[in-house]
Amino acid sequence: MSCGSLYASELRARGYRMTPQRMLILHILHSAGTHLSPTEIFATAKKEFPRLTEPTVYRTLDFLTENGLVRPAHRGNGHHVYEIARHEHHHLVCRVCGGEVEVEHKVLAKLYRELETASGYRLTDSHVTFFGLCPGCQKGD
Amino acid sequence: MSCGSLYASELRARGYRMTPQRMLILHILHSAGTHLSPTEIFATAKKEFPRLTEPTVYRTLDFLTENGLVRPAHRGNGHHVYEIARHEHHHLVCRVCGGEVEVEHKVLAKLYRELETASGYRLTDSHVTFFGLCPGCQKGD
DNA sequence: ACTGTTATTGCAAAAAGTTGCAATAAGGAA
DNA sequence: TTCCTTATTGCAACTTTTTGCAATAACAGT
Repeated sequence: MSCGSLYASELRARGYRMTPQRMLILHILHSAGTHLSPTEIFATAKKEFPRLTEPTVYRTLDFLTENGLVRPAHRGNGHHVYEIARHEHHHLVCRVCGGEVEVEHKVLAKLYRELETASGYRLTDSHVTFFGLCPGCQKGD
Repeated sequence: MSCGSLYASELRARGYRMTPQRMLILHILHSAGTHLSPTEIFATAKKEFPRLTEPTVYRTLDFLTENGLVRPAHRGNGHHVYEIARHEHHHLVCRVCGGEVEVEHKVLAKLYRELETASGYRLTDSHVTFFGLCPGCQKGD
């Protein structure tokens, strides 16, 4: 069973459908291996699938996010980028060169527990990006 | 010395200028006491100052953010909202009712230090919003 | 394989956010 | 107060993102 049909049965089990558009966007994100903006995804996908439209890209990304197949991240400009969902992680981005490292979600586990105890909320997810200066860019000041 | 002229001299000391537009937007955010979207800010400000335009609002918010007078936050839809800079804090937002509580930045201090040690980055700021279910909405499921 | 239900898409139009550039005005210096 | 420099604004055009609705197509059931 291929990777694509695994996704398909996952979705079908929840009453959704696998479509060529969703397959294509998953494939693009998968082979990119890094995060892409909706515009980049649209540009790439349009080549394969000329009838594709922007609203479909945005709705597909929302849909895949809600179903846990992709994950959104932010890079400081207020816009989202998306990447294939792998292990749960966050980003630490250099304000100068844009370089970044991943932060394992595990590192936030204790904080999560503290917040749940203090607030009474049950935490489900979070949007977390840290910004700073990478070791290289600290030297220039 | 009024609150406004205090801001003004702060900006002038850095080579920037205080303008009626900046004053107005600061005033709107200050009296709102909560976070507002650029669109809400524009709508409110336009009444006072009909010549104001959207680009000015966006650029002003960026400017005030860079100068530490306002702070951006996100509410899960990928768009920014802005609030007057008070003490540094983050948000914990209920996915069901939208209710929220503030999370003191102090709570993240230890995590910051751990991240700096582990990564070699020097952290300057972050975009952090936690999502979950508030105590009330946990009952309904 | 065919049929019916309805999730999903494309289209069109609107809303939100961005960019380049010439005109304006803040505020330091004379 | 007046002049000069240049940070900032408004305008116009553009890109990105969202929304409503009718047409399409996935797929469960026969």
